[in-house]
Amino acid sequence: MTDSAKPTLMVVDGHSLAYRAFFALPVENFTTKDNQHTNGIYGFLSMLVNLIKAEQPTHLAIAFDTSRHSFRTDEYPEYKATRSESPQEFKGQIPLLQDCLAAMSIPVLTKEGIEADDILATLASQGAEQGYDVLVVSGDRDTIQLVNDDVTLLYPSVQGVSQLKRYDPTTVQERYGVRPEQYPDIAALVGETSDNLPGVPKVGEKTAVKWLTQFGSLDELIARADEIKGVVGGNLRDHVEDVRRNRKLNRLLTDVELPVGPADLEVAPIDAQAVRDIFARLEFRTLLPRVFEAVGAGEVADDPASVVVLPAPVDVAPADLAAWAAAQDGDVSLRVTTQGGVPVRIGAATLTDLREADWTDTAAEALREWIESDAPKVLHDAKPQVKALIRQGLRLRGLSYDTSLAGWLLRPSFPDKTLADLVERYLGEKLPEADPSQLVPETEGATPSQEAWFALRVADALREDIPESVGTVLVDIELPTLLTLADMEVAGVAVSHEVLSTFSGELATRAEGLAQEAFSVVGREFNLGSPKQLQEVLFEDLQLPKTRKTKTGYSTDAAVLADLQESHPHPFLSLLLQHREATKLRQIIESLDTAIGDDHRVHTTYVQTGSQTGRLSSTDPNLQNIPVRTEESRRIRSAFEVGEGYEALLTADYSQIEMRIMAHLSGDEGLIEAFNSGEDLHRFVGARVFGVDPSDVTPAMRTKVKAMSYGLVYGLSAFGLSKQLRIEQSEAKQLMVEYFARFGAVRDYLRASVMKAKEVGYTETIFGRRRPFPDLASPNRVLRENAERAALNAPIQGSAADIMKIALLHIHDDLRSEQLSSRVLLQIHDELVVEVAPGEWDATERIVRARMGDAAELTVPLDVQVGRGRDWNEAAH
DNA sequence: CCAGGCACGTA
DNA sequence: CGTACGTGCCTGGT
Repeated sequence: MTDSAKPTLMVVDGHSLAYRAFFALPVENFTTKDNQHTNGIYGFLSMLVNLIKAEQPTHLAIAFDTSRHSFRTDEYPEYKATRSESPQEFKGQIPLLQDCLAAMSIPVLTKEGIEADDILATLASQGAEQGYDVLVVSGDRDTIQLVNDDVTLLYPSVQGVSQLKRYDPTTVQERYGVRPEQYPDIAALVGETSDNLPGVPKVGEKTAVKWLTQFGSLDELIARADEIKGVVGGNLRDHVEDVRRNRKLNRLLTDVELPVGPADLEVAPIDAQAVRDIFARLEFRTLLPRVFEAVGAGEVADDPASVVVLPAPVDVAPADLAAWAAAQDGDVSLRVTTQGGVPVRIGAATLTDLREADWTDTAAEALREWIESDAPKVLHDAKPQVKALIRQGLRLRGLSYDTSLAGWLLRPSFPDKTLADLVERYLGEKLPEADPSQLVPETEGATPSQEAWFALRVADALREDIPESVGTVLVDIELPTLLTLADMEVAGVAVSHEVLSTFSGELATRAEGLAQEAFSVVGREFNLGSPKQLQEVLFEDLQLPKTRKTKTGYSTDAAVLADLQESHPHPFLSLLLQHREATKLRQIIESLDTAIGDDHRVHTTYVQTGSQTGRLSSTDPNLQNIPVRTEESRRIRSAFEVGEGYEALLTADYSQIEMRIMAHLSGDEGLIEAFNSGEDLHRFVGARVFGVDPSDVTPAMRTKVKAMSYGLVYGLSAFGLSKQLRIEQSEAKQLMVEYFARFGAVRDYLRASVMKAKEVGYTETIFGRRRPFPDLASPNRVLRENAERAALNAPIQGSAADIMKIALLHIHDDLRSEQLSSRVLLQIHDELVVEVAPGEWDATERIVRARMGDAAELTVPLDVQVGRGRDWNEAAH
């Protein structure tokens, strides 16, 4: 307990505690937009703030090591020699942490050749002498020796930095069985592996305590070492010098010459603005109020970020809102709230003025001129709002910014940002939200125009942060794509319930039959869909060998079952696989069927911020994973039909777009020639790799190089390739060697591309879309290698996504500007499905071919395959 | 009622 | 020990 009459001096080992925080906190949550890692800084400061709040020190200092070199390494060069170098991404955080401490007016103490713990020891000893209650905070066990009636040690428990255990003389005695000042004797006998200080073999804490209790002191023990019997006695006598050395090295210095003493360390007022500045740079949001609270400063009120004056919304009629908006010079932010896809209220804002109106019957006409004008409009998550307007017959133009898209482009690993999230991150403010747990909420949510106002300010903040190339991607690609997707989603695609339900019925019958047959083979009934019950049957009832382990048991996936069938053929396995296939198809059909609307069409939602690479994703339902591989599964595609009033479906897909991008980016002459030769790609590559004539490339050779080529794009290893092709690893390795011997520039490009990403911390597509990769610098090998493969793939997959988006929006715009009724319905990454109106086939095909072909200027041509049919399956041929 | 794990569909 | 996604079922927790 601290005596309130006495001042409290708290001295902290900054290095060891920040290092623990560094490993305790996941780096992905603590990385700024310019890829500065902050987990060590955040964890340390968070702990410090809690400590200050709990202990209320009157005097405070943080000590740091200067380098590995110290008087101890002079004495014994092996000291700490086995300790691995601390990672660069930790070291880089120390200066920033010290900047934070400086802003908080907390003295940072270092001394060349002296370790942080010696500084703590010196200050603790001076403090105790001068009448302070001393708190030592350190992660090094040697500091236990400092504990006495005036000095308490706070030591991180195994749980981590958030929990500190308090050691006074009594707790030390309870825990270690000796008095604090004897602890170094124990440590000297036992040794310290982490410091590379070997002790007496076979002697652990228990023996050491026993000896010390028996002999009273280490000197006495050594003097009478002869009295100890057995192997340990011999060990002791053989290692007396080690023990003496250990004891010498683990004694902390209490007489280090320091420029300051305890009295100079009085807690001083913090520099609030400096703290705000550096925390802003490190993107700490929640820590700021905690710091201010802990130091008891009434500073929070001064924080401009927390005193936000919301302009009051002015309620007007839609026509007045439109007139007001049209009269503004710059950006006007817009927010349309909807219910069931129908507008209910509309708000608009500039930085100073807010207007809002209920959506009335005449609203559409009153707003048309402004909404459809080029006047710049800023929205957050515009697509649902644009769709609601489309259904009212209004086509929004002049979309100048979407904060949801911009936030995603800046940090694609944090998708799906709500406006509230962005307001907190980029403005450091809180978006007023109605408490959803209450029927009549006590707190009012933001009104539409207030949300628009926040979005406008977020947009301004994002514009500051976004690199130029990423801003170009937003304006030239993403915003026009958003408007295109809105049209596609509203259009939907016609799906035949009849085709689906016939197929579903067949599958249900088949699945039931397969299940019954499977049960009779096994001898009992069970749930085929339960992995748990399935494992019982496979590995217990049927006594099949255990397969690949998973977190919860053993895998039963298709690849594993196929292997099993080969090694231990059993009729059940084939029945199970067929049953899986039938039920899977049925599930897909059912979910598709329930998604068919009153208009007999299915309206998916494209999530524009749904991937980290720039691809779209599709949900409710996902129309980007409709089966295609087997003949039977393609029956589902035949349910996607041309809609009433239209003539045909047109499908258009890029062939081998990723390999073409690879050829372009790598400049590999062989690969470029492959694409310019007109020869089948895999045949051409196979001929080169196997040194035969293209006409002599066998199907097996073609399969191998095809897998290799595609694998390249994903960062495939020889191991992975051998597994996929079911060949020996040595053969896979040889295949890779031959491949790279012919297409060396590809390997050079991939290597250089990952290297560059490591250097700058992000990858970039041909069009400037970026994806940050903090894990490329991770000390964790698994994380790092995963990041390397993703970084290898990102520019390729991302550039393909960019190209398709550009083609898509050009096609969309051309169809409209040529006043055609044909319309794009679906995008499946490298394929488009277009619904063609009567008489428009030729024009539509011309536009699609031209726009897909010229979406990017690469060193190889972009090849486009077009098909026509009454349904999707037919059109694919 | 929800989250995590598994399996599996697509590019 | 190959990238990027979404969905449905089962399970074991709330």
